[in-house]
Amino acid sequence: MNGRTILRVVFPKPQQHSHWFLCFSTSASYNIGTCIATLQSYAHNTNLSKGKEIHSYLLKNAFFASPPAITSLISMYSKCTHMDYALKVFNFPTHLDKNVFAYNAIIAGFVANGLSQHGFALYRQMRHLGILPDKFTFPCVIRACGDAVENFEVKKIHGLLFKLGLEFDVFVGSALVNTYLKFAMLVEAHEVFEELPVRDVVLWNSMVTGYAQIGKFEEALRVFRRMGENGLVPSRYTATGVLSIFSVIRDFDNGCAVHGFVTKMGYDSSTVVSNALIDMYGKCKCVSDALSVFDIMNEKDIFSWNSIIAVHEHCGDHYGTLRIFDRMLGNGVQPDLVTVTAVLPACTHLAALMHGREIHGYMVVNGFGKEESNSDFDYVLLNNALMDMYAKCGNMRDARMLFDNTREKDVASWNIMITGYGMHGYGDEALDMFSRMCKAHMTPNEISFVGLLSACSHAGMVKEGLEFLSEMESKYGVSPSIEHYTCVIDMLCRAGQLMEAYDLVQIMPFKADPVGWRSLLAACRLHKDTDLAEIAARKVIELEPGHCGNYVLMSNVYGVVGRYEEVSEVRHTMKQQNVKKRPGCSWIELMNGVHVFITGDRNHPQTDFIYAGLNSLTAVLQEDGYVPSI
DNA sequence: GTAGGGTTAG
Repeated sequence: MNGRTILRVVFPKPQQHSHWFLCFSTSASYNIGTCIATLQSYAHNTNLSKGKEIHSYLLKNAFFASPPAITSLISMYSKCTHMDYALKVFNFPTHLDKNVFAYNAIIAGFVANGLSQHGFALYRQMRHLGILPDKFTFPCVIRACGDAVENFEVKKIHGLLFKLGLEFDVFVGSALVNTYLKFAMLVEAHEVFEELPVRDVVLWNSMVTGYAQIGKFEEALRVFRRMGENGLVPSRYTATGVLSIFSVIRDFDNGCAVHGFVTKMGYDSSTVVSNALIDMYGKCKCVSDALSVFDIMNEKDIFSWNSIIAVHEHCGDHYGTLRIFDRMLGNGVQPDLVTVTAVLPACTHLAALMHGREIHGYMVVNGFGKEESNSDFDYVLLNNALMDMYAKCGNMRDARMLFDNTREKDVASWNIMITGYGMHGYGDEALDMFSRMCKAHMTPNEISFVGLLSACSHAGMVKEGLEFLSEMESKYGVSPSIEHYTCVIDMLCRAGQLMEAYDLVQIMPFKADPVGWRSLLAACRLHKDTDLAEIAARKVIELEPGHCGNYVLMSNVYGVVGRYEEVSEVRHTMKQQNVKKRPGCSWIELMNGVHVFITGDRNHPQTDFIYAGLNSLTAVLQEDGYVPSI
């Protein structure tokens, strides 16, 4: 990288604690120093039950008044994510003289456990009591400001740092850079960075990832290059940071270069680095590269599984998504909310209602997906994925039940219902949903109108559809896009109003897209209008010369009016252009899986039985006077 | 005795 040789850096392994620490016995006697060292080891290994044993040992042996022991206990409980116990120790009535160590430990605990508000409240409390914060307090408190969106507090703290002479501490400086960048206060972040006398890798990383997180990728990469020029060796954190950038900007070549670098450095043994690689390859649509990183990973965590699932879904490999999900369950890995939200769209796309239902059932049995046990954000997302699955699989009843039973809804929830009703021909219900949405003071967006207009199209509600098109900008503030016009063209075509559709194509503010022209072409075939069909066909073939459906539609138009010479002409052009008609394909989901059928395909083990069924259906149709069209 | 940086879904 950068043409320079980078020395291999060997990272120290996490400190190995000797065996006797882990054999702490409540019947033996230990001094306070041993207890603290043991607590640290349990904090490191997040061994809560052993930590609790030391806690009771300290209480029994009257060591509890020792401030260092209290600090270590708070830290141990914090690392084990038990802030309730940590707070109990902190507030224990016998030690009234809370010192800066205890405050630092409890504040750090709250901030690390995502409870920054609590952490910040305790900082205020210590200030109120006149306890002077030190260089250990500030990194946590500054981070808390970032989490709690308190940008004015950062400025105040920054001022205090000068008074206390802590402005040159690199730990504090890193926290300041992080928080300033989070608030996009670029000038302040740069000032801190430039004025620090010692700049370590963590500080540089804070700049790189800080810029990346606010979407300033160019800046982030510029800092990254400068970091190399200053002779710093990127750490695994740096690698993860730049990988996430190449993932967002879909830069495969540089992503691969980082892959080479992390392999050379031995960083690829890190689960987090591998997860970032999987994500990068996935975003660049390289499923096989992502999969090969995933397959050789020694320790896969929930992020690894969720990422590889997302990769398959992102690349449109819905079967792949379900396959990996199955593999995940087979490996005994518990899916989480993210997993389920990623897998449900695969069921939706495959119209695999049974799979979707199974996942829904799994969620209910395992207690996740409950409104009260998730953040509103996660909950709405998951519920929307479920509703979308039911709606697109044609089960509007269950979609509606979910919709009616949830308190939290966003604009997507309403759109899913409008689109779902519209898709299945329930025009009145779609329109009703839309008016309820407006009554609930939810502002419709462009997707709402795509759903609404396609609902009008499928239900033949031409008058209503045209009204929505003309009102959507003036009344709802959503300016019509090409997609909206395409819906209306389709609506007019389906209603047989070919000339109105063609007029709209000519006066609308966009050039019609292939979908619009194809709607017109299909309608011409139905209504035997060869003149308009020729115009539409010429346009659509010009826009999409390789799309077989366009030629087939055109030849069908000629076929319907008996112009067989032109039919063979179109077929000839298809051959010349080397356009091949893809065989028709349909599938149906039954109890044990999805059954796929291709035109003329007799590979299904129950072919004879199926065709017998089809023949009797055809007989019933013919009895009712149905004549198949060409 | 206490402190800083990273990854996933939509």
